Amino acid sequence: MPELPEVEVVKRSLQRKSLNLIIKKVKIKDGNLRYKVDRDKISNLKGKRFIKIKRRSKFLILETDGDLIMLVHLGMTGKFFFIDKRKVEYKTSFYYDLNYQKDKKYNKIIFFLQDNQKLIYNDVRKFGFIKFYNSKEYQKIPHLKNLGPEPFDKTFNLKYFKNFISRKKRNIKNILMDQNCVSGLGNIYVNEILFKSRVRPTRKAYSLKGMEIVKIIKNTKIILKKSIKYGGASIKDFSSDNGKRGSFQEFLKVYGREGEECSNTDCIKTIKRVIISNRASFFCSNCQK
DNA sequence: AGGCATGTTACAGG
DNA sequence: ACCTGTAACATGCC
Repeated sequence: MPELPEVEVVKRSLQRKSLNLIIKKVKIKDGNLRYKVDRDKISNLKGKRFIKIKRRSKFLILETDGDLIMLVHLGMTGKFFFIDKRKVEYKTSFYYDLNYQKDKKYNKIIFFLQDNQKLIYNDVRKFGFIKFYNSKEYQKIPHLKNLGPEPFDKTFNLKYFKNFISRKKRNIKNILMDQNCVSGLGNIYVNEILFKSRVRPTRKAYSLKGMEIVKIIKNTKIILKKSIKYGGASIKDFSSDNGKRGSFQEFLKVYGREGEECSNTDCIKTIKRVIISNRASFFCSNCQK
């Protein structure tokens, strides 16, 4: 569920809460995630601390002060809880209706930290994963190797995009969802980007005009930035460690709005929903060409 | 009961 | 070998 903005907010939350704390012990309650959690490697965290926490695409990269790097993907329902010494629970996630007591049974990995603090990885659907690498292996992690540029990067520009879509018969929604084209976008944001850019999700990529591509690139940056600013989307009953609530879902113009009136002032059409590549796609047939 | 879900990837077919 | 589309993964909610 988490796309780039949500993962970015989780990253910042982890940076504020879990950085530089000694890991006393790690308990695997259920290691059967997307990939089986490596018990030997995770136990090597003992005595170490996370000294640097980065994000690449939708991946979290936690570097320790040993030769050990933890790679985390949240999948659809992965989330972290942080419990401080006063037992205050911090939810670093975006799943709607998040409730720590209710979600406790999906706690998968517990990192016991210094001063009786805890960092907990929780995942209902188990599509997320946690893997470990040393610095040598890190250079060639398959998950990261073929990723396209970060949306905010200067290299994600018209020239790059034109080159990527040349000879490609796929539709634009598919292209934007492709992590090898641009990394970090998922179904919600792609729907929103295409609406704001007035381009139909079904448009063949090769048919796009330069102006349309420019709009798509610009709106990608705008929408993702705004979402990060508002703490990510789909957060109900959520507060990050500074008490701020994520609220970008209030700004969604098409996602999940089938049958509602188009939000463009001069338009009276309703939002349509179609399935593209097994994913729900929302658009206005009047505004998006 | 059946359909749906913010992600990734293995695989089949062209 | 490359490109593309589909299905599967696990689980809860509506």
